[in-house]
Amino acid sequence: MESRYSPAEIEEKWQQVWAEQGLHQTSTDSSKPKFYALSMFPYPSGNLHMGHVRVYTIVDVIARLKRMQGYRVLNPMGWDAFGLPAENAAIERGIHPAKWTYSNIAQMRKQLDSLGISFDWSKEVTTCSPDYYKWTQWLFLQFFQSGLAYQKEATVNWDPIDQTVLANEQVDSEGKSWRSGAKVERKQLRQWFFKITDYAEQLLQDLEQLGGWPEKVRLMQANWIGKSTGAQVTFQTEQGDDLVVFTTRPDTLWGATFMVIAPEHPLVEKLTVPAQADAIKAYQAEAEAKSDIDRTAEGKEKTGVWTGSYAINPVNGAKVPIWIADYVMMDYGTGAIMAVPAHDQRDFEFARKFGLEVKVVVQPEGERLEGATMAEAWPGEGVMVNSGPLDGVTAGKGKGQSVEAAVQWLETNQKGKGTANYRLRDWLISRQRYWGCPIPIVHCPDCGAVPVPDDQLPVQLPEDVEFSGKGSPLAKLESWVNTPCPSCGTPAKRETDTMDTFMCSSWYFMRYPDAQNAEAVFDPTIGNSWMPVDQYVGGIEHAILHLLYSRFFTKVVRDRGLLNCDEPFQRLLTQGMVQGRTYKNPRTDKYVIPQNITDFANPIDPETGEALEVVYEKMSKSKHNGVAPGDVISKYGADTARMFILFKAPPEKDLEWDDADVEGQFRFLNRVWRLVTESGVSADPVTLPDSLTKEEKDLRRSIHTAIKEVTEDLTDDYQFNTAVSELMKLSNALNDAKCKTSPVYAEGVQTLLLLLAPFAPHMADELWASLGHSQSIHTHGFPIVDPKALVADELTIVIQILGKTRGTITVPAASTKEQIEALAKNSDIAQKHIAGKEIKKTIVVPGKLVNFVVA
RNA sequence: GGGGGCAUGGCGGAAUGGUAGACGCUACGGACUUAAAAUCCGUUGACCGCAAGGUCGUGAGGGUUCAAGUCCCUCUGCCCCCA
Repeated sequence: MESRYSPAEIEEKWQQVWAEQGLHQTSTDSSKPKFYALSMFPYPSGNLHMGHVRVYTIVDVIARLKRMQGYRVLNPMGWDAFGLPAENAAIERGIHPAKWTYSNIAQMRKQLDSLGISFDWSKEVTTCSPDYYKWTQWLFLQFFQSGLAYQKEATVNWDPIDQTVLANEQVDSEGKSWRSGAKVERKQLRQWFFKITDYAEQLLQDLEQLGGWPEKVRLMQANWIGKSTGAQVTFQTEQGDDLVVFTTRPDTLWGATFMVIAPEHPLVEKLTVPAQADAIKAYQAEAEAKSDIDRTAEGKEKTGVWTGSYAINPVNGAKVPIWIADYVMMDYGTGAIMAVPAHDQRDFEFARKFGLEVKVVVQPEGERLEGATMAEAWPGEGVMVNSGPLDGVTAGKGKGQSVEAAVQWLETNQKGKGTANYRLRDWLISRQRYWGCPIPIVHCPDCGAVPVPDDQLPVQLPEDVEFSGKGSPLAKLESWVNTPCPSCGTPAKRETDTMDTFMCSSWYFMRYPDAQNAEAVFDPTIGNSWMPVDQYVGGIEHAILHLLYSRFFTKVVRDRGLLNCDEPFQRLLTQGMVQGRTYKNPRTDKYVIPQNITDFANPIDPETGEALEVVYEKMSKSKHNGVAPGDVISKYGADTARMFILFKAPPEKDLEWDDADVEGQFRFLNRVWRLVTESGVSADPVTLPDSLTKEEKDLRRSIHTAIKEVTEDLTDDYQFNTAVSELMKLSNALNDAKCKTSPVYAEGVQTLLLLLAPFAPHMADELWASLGHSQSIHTHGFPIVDPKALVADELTIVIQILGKTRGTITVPAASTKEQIEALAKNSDIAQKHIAGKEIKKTIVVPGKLVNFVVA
């Protein structure tokens, strides 16, 4: 055995051994409990970055631990492989998206293997592969058959130069396209939607089941779903149409003095009187050009136009004018509101601007509000007035208060009903792009939208397309678009939209357990034996969309009878960012390349001579603060990189990359290397003598404390940083041990390696083999605490006087409370401080402390 | 504006209401070396003291408690989400 630790020599060797022995293949032994470990699969950009290294390392430690603890573990990996970058590569460099994507995947798989991550590659899924997207299409059709996939006209961001729809995040703050720079237009297009709103209530309710999720993420989802309770009330227009409004404050109905409907509301035309027609048309055009944010931002100057028509307030028969205004959105609620200017600030501003009536229906205590003179709306508490049956009721949403009373009154008098409204909207899944999963629908002039039959799936992406960057390449390929109707055979046209890539990633975790099934999306028996995922790990940026869509998919799949779990992810860990050290000129805000800095203790801008600021920010090229995983691995090895990442910060917090700390971990692993190679310990089973010396007992306590702490840190919630520090403590204790020839020392060395195995898998296996073991350490059981070893003969008791610590005494572990109190009282420390004083009270916490309260 | 979170040495971070600062980094001192690197040993919250020891100390202020980084209230600053 060489005496020097050289990771380059051992890591690749062990990676090969593990692969040859199939150590990471998912066990099919159903007598073992299952554990499904899942990391969010990456987009195959071609380059692994530190953020990836962090997630996969975290999941790998968990997976390796669970295997050692006797679980059958599924730890799969795949690729979220559809998406725009591949199409851009095609446009810019003439490489076909498939070729570009697959070569990136090959490269990244190599990088992952070099980290020693224990993925079962036989479960690999690639969303752009026809074997996979066949089932994405099949699932789409399941949704379609359930009535959950439908088409409707929607306002989209349209890039007139590139002839494509843009996502909101692809439009900059000035309303220009990120690619072409063209001013984005708002356009009505027929688009595919998923009816996620049908599941809004369940998605909200079931958040309560997710005790293993960060509270923060559950809250973000709840806010996103945005349930508000109130009532639906029907107003009748002069023209005789019903105008339904949703309000969270039905109690203020008696104060509604006008109505506002969205400019896109279907009744606008009918309600508009000839004299107002021009003004209404102009206003509609103006509103259409504005973004949602511009329209609804608070504090914006209110705009609107009167239609010239009136409606009747159903509660009191009052005639109220109907306006259109852009602060009312067509796709929230019913696209129409009743305006109660006295008690809603936006309505108030609107009323004041256009001289509309303000009628007070809630009088706050000790004040007398007058509609004509109040300076702002009163949204607060008070007593109902001018409200017919509600007069005198306390205003509020509580039991027996005005909102409840109003709903009751509305329902009794059949003027409306209590209901809930959600902020969540249906999911627009259409994308006018090539590199995505084709929507398996044929549009027939006679039959309408016809699903492609299951036996004709997948609808394959044609390969011979042209990438000009303008319009959808699919729509231009006549030979592909034209196809007979699957139902009646007449000439028809394929749907040319592809699916949002979030579709592909909303079910990949259901595919992994049965990844190679060619006959079905997955075998329900296999699916049910692995789902739900026991531990999911990924970035907080997916806290809302990806996780919500995946939950939605799981519920629909359940309702189709394919799976019997309500929630896909039992526990969720959102890991923090990996940040790099940046050198920034605080005056110019420019980032300086580290190579240009001569003195890192006092960094100076080489151009201006000004002192630079040192801050940690997300790694990026423009900030010159990136660290390439490959560089770290070749310099220190994967084990050091893993140890550093786990130790430097708790998993959910941001991590500051620091080379000095990486060195520190490398030093630690070197110490372990020396400790074990010089220990003289063999693979022979340890037999402990009947009685141990004090040194042996102390060492054994350190060993089993380490087992206890590491196990706890990896079980309750994941605290890899403190787990690593426990490994260091054990290593230090072994180093300092006086009894290096004792069997206890051998137990310690073996335990250290076993505890280290999930963290630094290569080194642990190498050293394990060096002791003489013939089986990989990863096939060995994880150490189990011997509770007897934790018991000390003596305990350290803290002596406090008036709550202030004055020192400690050592007492026999078997001492009773009374004995401890007596020993404490007679101790020099206590005597010194209580001499001549009266002890008013003594608090004894067994095993911990004695506190004397003196006068 | 609403909701949530965070604040501990020079730095990253530890602390079931019970010895604050574990573990590591940095810095300093020492050993080894012709010298350096590596390695090993020691010190490293502030202040007073030769020492024993003492005083202060977890963003600020108040409270509960024998005892508060931890629980409660008010405030300040930073971060995130939704507007």
